[in-house]
Amino acid sequence: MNEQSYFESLSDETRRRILVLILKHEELCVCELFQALDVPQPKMSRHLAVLRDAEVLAQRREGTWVFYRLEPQLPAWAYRMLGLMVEGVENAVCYREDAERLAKATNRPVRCAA
Amino acid sequence: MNEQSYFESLSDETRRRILVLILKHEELCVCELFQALDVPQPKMSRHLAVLRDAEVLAQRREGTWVFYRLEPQLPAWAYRMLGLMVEGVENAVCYREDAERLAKATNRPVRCAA
DNA sequence: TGACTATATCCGCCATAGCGAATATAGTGG
DNA sequence: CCACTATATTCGCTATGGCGGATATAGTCA
Repeated sequence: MNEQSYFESLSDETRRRILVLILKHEELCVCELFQALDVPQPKMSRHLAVLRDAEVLAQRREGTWVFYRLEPQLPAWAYRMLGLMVEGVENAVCYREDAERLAKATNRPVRCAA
Repeated sequence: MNEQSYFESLSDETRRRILVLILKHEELCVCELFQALDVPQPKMSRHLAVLRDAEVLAQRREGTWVFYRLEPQLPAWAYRMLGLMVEGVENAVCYREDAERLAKATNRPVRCAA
């Protein structure tokens, strides 16, 4: 992860919304994310690609689903910065709506209990 | 300060370099900053304007000099984020060179002891 | 193989950011 | 007023980012 691409990642609101959800839910698949943010699926994939190329997110395939989570190698300062970002946006309306839409999303992959 | 303009501010390396110097020195004037970063003066003024408009920096005039410091109203989470940024870049070469050039800058305004 | 689901990429377009160069403005002191 | 220093703004240009729409790819199951 390089510094420039990291900060560029955070400069887009859609990407910040993605990160906030992933920080709360550990791991989410594309179909959950684009329903939660209420954006077209190709747009979601493009933003996820930016975050993946910046090595902020890592992906894992499971059947037809692709799950995104935080890149485990993310430097500590960068990780803590994401926590502050959550703090900074937690009372913004649009982020709450994302959480509500995520709860109502359909066709979500089944997760094992463990 | 709104969230979007804050993150946009941080997405440019020149502006991050400015912020790192100001975090270390409390307050710097334009002529110190453009010498430290080794960039043309108009370029410096433009980036400072971006940071001022985003309400990340505040300015204070003293004679012909204009001093820039962190905006005192900056939210706590945003301020702490800048601290993490410093941590993230502290072993990058270009930031060290900025500090060295600042030390050698000429025509620096005289500061009163208090 | 073919249908189906989930995800990724390509294309053309538009808006905006950042740049260098030139110029304008503000403040100070003669 | 004029000269001088310090800072800010304007202009024209180019590069890049993000978008919608269409399409491509990957995986599963019959």
